[in-house]
Amino acid sequence: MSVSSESEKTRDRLIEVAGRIFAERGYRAATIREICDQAGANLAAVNYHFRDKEGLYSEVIGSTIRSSLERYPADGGVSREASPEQRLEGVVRAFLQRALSLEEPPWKGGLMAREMVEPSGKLPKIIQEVARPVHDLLLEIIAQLAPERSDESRWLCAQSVIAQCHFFRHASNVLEVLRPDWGQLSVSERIVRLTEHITSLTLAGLRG
Amino acid sequence: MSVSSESEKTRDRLIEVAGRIFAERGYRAATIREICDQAGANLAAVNYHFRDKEGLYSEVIGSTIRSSLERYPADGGVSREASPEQRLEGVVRAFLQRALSLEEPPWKGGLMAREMVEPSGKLPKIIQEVARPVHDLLLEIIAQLAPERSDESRWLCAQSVIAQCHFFRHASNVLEVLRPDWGQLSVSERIVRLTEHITSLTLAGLRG
DNA sequence: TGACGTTTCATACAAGTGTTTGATACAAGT
DNA sequence: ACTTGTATCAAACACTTGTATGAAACGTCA
Repeated sequence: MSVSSESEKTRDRLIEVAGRIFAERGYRAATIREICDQAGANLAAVNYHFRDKEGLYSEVIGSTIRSSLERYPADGGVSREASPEQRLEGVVRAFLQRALSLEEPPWKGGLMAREMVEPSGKLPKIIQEVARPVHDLLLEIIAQLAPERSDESRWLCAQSVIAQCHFFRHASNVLEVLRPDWGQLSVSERIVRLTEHITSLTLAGLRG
Repeated sequence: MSVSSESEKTRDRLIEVAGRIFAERGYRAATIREICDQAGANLAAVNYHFRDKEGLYSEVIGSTIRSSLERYPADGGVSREASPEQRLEGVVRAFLQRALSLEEPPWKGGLMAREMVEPSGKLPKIIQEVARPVHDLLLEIIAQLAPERSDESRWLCAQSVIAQCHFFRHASNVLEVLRPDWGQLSVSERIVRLTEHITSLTLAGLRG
């Protein structure tokens, strides 16, 4: 069992490769044969380590959730004592980093985007552990910025922020066709510009 | 050949059923067996009428595009002479109607959302015929509302509008979990509230 | 009516799928 | 030395998939 250092390597390799392929092809179109091939593992490895294909998928979702907010915390590293403007910028930047960054394997955002279009039963878990913290934090900040708004209005504003962050990632295919020069920008440059754009537009909108 | 009234019925039924199933399951996961079953047609009908599965898919995309902007024109029925504020509201309402309305078969928005996450080669066609008109119209209106902004800034603002319209449809699964009372609202009621929210937030943001 | 083109049908087939099985290798513990 | 638990492997299984085929049914027109 202490040999598991060796065994965990193939297990981890499977999770990593599977994440990428699930994100690229979708759950159903992804084949465990391709996953095992690319992971340098035998076809039966998935069955041995994860019981079946869905067990592997669950592990992929789980590990993605676990490492996601851990690397880019919801508040973007901005403390609760900072101004609400700075806190908003922190949330937006962290969201964009999670969604767009290439340091993270780029497929993680794709996995989540796919889950929203094509839920697979794991959606409540994702919401509980990923969306909820960001959602609540954003509501808190907006309540500071626009206390005069109704509860529903504040909630809609929070969704508008998330909508913009989300859109600029999962519609990047379309955006690059509509505006070719946007495709030339580096990822980090996009994050800078989008953070600035979304925060300033939202702040102005909230005050209007 | 004039008998084709009967044959076109099964052809049309196939397109309609296929659209719904492609939207629900995705191209690969959708099976022509299920499509033919629900359309009350024989298994070989797809092969006969559309050559193969991809031919059917192309026809579905094509017919969706053709009827989409035709029923809900990009400008929402607001004339070019109206105020930019009214025109913006028209665009937003039309977009939300296309995306959320149940009079239209509800799967059409899902088809498009899926194409963005999982392009299938038909994406350029969709952009050319659907996204481009909305995109250009929105840019024109925003140029009226905020002429002092840079070209890139106006473009980003246009995307922010589209992002919000799009998000409230394709993330409705998530939204209903985060805010259960939102799920109780009727579709037309949602459209009213979202139109008001998005236009006012955007107008305030543009002026800030 | 009878020939013809069009459409529908049951059936078959090859390819690809997830899963299972039994054998094998290896290390650790007794 | 023997057993035990873990991990990997090749092979096979049962099933679904898209596609192809040939016969039958249908309506149209001479």
